[in-house]
Amino acid sequence: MHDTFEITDFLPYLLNQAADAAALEFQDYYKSRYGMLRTEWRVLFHLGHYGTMTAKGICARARLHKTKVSRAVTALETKRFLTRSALLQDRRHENLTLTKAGRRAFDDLAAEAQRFDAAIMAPFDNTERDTLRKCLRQLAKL
Amino acid sequence: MHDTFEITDFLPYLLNQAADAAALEFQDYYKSRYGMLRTEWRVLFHLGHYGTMTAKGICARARLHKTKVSRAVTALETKRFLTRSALLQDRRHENLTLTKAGRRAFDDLAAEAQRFDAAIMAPFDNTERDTLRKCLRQLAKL
DNA sequence: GGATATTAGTTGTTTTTGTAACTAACAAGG
DNA sequence: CCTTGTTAGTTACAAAAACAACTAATATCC
Repeated sequence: MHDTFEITDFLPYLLNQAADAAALEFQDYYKSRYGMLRTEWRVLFHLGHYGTMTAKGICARARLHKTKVSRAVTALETKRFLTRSALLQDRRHENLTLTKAGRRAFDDLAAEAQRFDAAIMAPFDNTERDTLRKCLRQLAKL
Repeated sequence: MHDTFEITDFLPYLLNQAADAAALEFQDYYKSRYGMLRTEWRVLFHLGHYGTMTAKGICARARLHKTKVSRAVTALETKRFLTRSALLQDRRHENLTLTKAGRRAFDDLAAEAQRFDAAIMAPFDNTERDTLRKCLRQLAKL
């Protein structure tokens, strides 16, 4: 057990290689079609999936730093993909909501994501897929 | 199948979350002890594992861009963790070799990596571990 | 109700990447 | 040899990320 440790099997290394490879390919979609950065796609995807929410909520769910979210929100607003509305009860909070155009972009990218996911999962059987997702979800909680 | 696609199960997203979480924690080791950046640790780890090799070789194996490797090599040289030696046959190539100090750092970090790997793999059984590594290795090839 | 602390979000500054252009060494065809 | 092409690696500049300091709104405690 001690002697069989191969540094090339080091999990953070493997995870990083796999994540880079997967992200690189998918990035072409949102980059070329909508000129989005990764954080923008991430924010769009959270708003599309969970519905209207605040920047703080996105930070918590996406595990992104507030400055990254702030800048992504500004960029998405400039692209007219979302609108802000301050809450009456507490004007520090702003609810972020996708516009029609933002929703269309989300629907398009979500469909593309589904195709892409199916393509990269193709080499694996159902048991492997379940195990893979389960392990990744667990690791993400660290 | 169509209707059950959950965007939060999107593999690039899960991979990225898991990779970030894993990298973040391990990074404390090489950052605080040796002031290394991630690319530097990656280069050190390749030299420690495969022995003397050229920058080009590291690029190929680590799937890193040559500019990143070039800068990491300079940084590791400044820390006196490696030495360069141009090849007589072709002076464009430089063989990179760890110094004693570089080897010590590698040994230390490799041991730490092994402990860390065991810790994050602890929640999984052997079958899951094998599946996880196998899938990640496959995905990294994309 | 007014000083103090918190919270949501932004802006500014420094590091780190990514991209592209460059240098130096070699190879090959004429 | 001497142009043209290729390869290994570096450097310069632009894009993006990380980190810290800031503003504005609200909550709290006396």
